Amino acid sequence: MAAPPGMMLSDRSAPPAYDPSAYPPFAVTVDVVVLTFVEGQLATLLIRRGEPPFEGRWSLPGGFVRPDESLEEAAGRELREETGVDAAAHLEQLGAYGDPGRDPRMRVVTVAYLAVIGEVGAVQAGSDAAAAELVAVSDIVHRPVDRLAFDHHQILDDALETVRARLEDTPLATAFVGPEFTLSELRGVYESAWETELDPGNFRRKILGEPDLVEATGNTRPPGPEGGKPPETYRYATAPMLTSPITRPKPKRDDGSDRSGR
Amino acid sequence: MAAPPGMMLSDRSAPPAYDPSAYPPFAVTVDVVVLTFVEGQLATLLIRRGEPPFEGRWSLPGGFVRPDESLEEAAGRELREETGVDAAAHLEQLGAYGDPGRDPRMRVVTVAYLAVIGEVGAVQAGSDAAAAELVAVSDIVHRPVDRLAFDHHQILDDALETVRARLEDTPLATAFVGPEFTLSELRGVYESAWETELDPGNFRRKILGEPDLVEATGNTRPPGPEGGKPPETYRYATAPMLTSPITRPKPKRDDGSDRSGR
DNA sequence: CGCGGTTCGAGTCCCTTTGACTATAAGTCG
DNA sequence: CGACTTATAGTCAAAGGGACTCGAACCGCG
Repeated sequence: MAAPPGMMLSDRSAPPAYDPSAYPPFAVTVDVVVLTFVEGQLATLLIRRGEPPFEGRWSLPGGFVRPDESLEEAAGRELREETGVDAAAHLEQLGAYGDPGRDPRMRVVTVAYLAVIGEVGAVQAGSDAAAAELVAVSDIVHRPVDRLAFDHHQILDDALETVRARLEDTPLATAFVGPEFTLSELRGVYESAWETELDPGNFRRKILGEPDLVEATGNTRPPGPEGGKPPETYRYATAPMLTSPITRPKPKRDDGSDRSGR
Repeated sequence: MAAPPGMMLSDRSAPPAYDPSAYPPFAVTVDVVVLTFVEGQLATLLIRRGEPPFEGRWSLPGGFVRPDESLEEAAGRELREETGVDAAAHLEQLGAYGDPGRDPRMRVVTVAYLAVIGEVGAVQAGSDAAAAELVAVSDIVHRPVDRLAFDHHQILDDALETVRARLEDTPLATAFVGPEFTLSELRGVYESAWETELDPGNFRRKILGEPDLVEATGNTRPPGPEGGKPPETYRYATAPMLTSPITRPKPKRDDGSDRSGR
């Protein structure tokens, strides 16, 4: 039942000494899931690997944590180095991934971060020598083959599920769009992340009904090539949380077959 | 702006070599926030530290991750070693804490886990030589002084906030109580975690209205010393999530006013 | 220019959910 | 027994939200 005596590694309160050789060697890295909303779709920043292992596969941007920086600082630095974005509209830790064998070369614990950015232009500029590309999330996730390197596919899936949950009760959606946005754009973030469609009128009522969530700018946007009434624009106000969640509709049961009648 | 050339540590895709001396030395540990519900209160398992740093302060149980085990396995092992509980009713990762200086001795990244257990008896049995004790959460949290060692107070706060959120839309509350429980017990978990009071009738309607959340056992429990109708008991059924959240009431605005009394 | 097509914004209808409350049942203690 | 407790059932009204309609303002096209 109890730990064998003498196994001091299990008790941090009494380590024999603080000699680096006395504890197992771990590398600690950060990986960043960079998400944005471009052309009506969620997109993520991926890097094509140039050498083994997983040569030629997509991977998340990331790198070693430096001795003098915090985990979040490391994530911000990697984001800046890979995308040129100085500060994400939203930067949040997703969790740690440390299964033995997740990197075939050595024991690596990575701390995954979610970075959401609204300004797409900067990304294109910053994707320099690192062979970084913005890839539509829908092109990556729904593929059993051609998975990401390491356990990055799992990390991406977890990031997306976190986003889907955060959209329900936080203003996270506003981080995907620019500082000034239309309600259709905002709705597009929800529809893309949830892979569903939302009623425009009800969505509008819900968003505008949330106190201090958004405020009108007084400006309008010219309509797209499809025509339509010029939409008003809004900006994010101050609410750190929603007072009541925007409920994700149940997955439609008509997915596979529309079996017989409704 | 950019990293100085030659600083290869910032790019995991091209490390010079996999020599342990080539990357910064990190220790990786797991810390476990063990929560249970005893005598109508949330309680957590803490360990009184016997040596510096933070000598004499409470700390979370935890220890080094071994080279051949996953993070979750390490958390389960620590839980087993500290409490004697073979498997928590709920074991979930909270996140990684790795600020430089969080441990004055060396750079330590800890991955925090939340373990919820329902059977209190086993804990008392397992708290052997490690000087582990069950402490009421309310006795710990609301104190600016006498904080936990390291950043464990922050970890505990984060764990509690995670619990408060999980209670809203998952069956987590059932993990705090035994396999057979009354709705009052379950309500007590909510009231204790949320520091609020819930209407018994409405709570009952909500819980029983959730499909596959709980099922009646057909048994009743003798009433407590206060009397009352003998309650029926229930057990957790199968629902992994609630279909609609149990909304946490807004914090009453009457706080602070009665600070003179009791 | 007129017309069908589009999106946007406002509003209606109605069912469901839920907070507040009342009533009854079945125990306790003194 | 009577006052008190908790448990369970039920009622009522307000709020929330899904489905829907309608007019406004823009597009492209003939």
